[in-house]
Amino acid sequence: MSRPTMETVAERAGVSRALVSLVMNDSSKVSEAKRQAVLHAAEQLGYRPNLHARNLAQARTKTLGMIINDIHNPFFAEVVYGVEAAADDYGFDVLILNGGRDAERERRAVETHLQFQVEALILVGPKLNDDDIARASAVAPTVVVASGRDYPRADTVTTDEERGAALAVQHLVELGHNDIVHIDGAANISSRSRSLGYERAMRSLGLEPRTLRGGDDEADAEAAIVDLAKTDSMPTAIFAFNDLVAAGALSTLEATGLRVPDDVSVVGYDNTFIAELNCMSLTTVNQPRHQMGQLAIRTVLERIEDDRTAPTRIELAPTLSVRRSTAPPRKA
Amino acid sequence: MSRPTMETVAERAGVSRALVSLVMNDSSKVSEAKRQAVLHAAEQLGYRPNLHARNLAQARTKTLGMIINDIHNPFFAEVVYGVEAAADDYGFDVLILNGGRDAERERRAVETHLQFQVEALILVGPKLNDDDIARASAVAPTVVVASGRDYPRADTVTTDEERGAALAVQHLVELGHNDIVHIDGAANISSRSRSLGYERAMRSLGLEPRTLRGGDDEADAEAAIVDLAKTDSMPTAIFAFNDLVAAGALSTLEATGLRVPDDVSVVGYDNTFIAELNCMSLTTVNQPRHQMGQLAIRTVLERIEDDRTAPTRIELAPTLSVRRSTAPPRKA
DNA sequence: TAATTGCGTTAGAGCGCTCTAAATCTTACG
DNA sequence: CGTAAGATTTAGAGCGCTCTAACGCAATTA
Repeated sequence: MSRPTMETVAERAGVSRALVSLVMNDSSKVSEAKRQAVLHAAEQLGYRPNLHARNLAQARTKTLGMIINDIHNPFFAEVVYGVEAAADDYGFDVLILNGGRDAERERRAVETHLQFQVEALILVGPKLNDDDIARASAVAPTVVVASGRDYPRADTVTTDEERGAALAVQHLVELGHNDIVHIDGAANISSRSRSLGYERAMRSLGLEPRTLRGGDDEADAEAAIVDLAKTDSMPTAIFAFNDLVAAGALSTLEATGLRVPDDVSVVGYDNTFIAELNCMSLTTVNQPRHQMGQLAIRTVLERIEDDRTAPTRIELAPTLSVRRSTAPPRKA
Repeated sequence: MSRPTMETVAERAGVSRALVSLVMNDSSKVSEAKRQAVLHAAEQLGYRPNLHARNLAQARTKTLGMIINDIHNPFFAEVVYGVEAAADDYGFDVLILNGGRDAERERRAVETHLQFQVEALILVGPKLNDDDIARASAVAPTVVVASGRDYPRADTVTTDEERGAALAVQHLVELGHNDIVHIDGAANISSRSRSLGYERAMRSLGLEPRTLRGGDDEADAEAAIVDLAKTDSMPTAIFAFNDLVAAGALSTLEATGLRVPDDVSVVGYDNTFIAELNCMSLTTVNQPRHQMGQLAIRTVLERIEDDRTAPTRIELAPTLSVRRSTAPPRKA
């Protein structure tokens, strides 16, 4: 009653197990007659190759392990689509594990992937620290997507996040703002580079940066906004770590009785679909997510072929999508 | 230079391969001394068990295969969190494959999962048709999450979607609406039950249902709204297939110059985080996603234990989350 | 002291597949 | 008709692990 194996199929088709294997792998050196016989037998029996057996027998698994920071953030979803499209092209399976915004979970996910003998790791916006990533990349080719950092052995596909942040600042300053607060990404891997970009851009324009602690999503903006309101130090513009934080900021601002963009302008980061929603209409920094996913696959597959080259860093250009959440500051 | 195996570890620790296996599986009948020796050797070598070999040797894989309709829809993300939490408790790994809103992709995903010898399938809002699901559930225990349908062999964890739709209609009618249009989910698996609930509720209240074709997300609402505007048949309220469609409707309505809820009330379905955003503040039907995910795991694990019982159908109660996107219709 | 018990350990088969090398069958040609 | 070349097919080892049965050994018992 257990599942049929190649042996069963071979018997039924009156051939050897090896021949069945050849048929299953589309070998060209099988006679049409036997091929049909085997396929027919397999069909009848509902045969399905056992990937574990295959992976064990071959050296390779043709499988990639992807870990995404948080399946709940639409930014990552679109990277996934890019990754999957490219992996399909090359005949690789992609196993997805959800990091759940928790470094410990991600560490376990890396372990699981490695035990599954994935040929490479794709870490999308990881929470892992540099040591974790160094350790992982020592075992399997690793590409980190959407991270402002550099790693000794891992490839990176990212946008220039400092520049992305600078674009946001520049836009706000051009509109006439000079009191711009940044709500950062806390322990997020991209937090550092975006904050840095913000701070440098501010200083280079002769403005004093003010960075508040934020986090990953809507819920993490509230405290910062409430604090600004309470201390009566509300700026004329806010640059948030990402679109979710920006959305949270928007919500809290409105709940506080402030209007966007009339009282406060808000800029996000990532250009996820929520930024496009008419009611948000959020000005935000765009990253080409789909392309990033595709490039990640291409990069990592090249490394599978040849691991001797130095780590690549692919840095795409961020762009600014201007919408209605930003406007000139109200004249005082 | 290839990865160390149990053999390598055994040699290094001066024991047999079988003993290493026992240690790796936390067997109680290993002396402390040898256990330490083995663990130490494993550590030094950077040994990592090969899951394929293990899965091949054992009867089981302790792995579950989940397929989600669309990784881009936040509704599914939260089901995933519930699934993962419960699977963790039982020591199962969950492999996620993204359906990408495409039945063909899902079919391939089912195949991949089965080849990986997953012990059960968890289909979240599948695009698969009844035949596909029948075929899958004949091979592995299958639970379908968030589907208005029933299946001959698959378990189901869902909410009463007809009732959910009825709640929406009832709420609108109580506000005084009687011209309520439904934008449906097109080929979506839950589309039928929600439409049915809407239509029955309308009729039972003596109102004429009007259903327009929608789809999965923001982009799919536009055509319907534009059409309503063009034919000058704009209703006073719209009940959308899900929150994304509702968000799209909201955007298009506003772009058309109509205000929500002043001119048109809008109700969504799923109560995803975007419904909560202050600027959307979408009245919507809530499904307990996290709990649904957990129950799905529990159900399917029970079936793995004992496959003889009839399919279960767990139906949770939907509730209505009333927000600011609904209001009494403007007096004509 | 010999026999019994039980713990800790190990040999060895086997999971389902691929792959190499060798076996078998055709076909073509001298 | 014999034989070499080429086309198909197959035997058998091996991938890394688990599991059963059996083994060695010390402690216990008679």
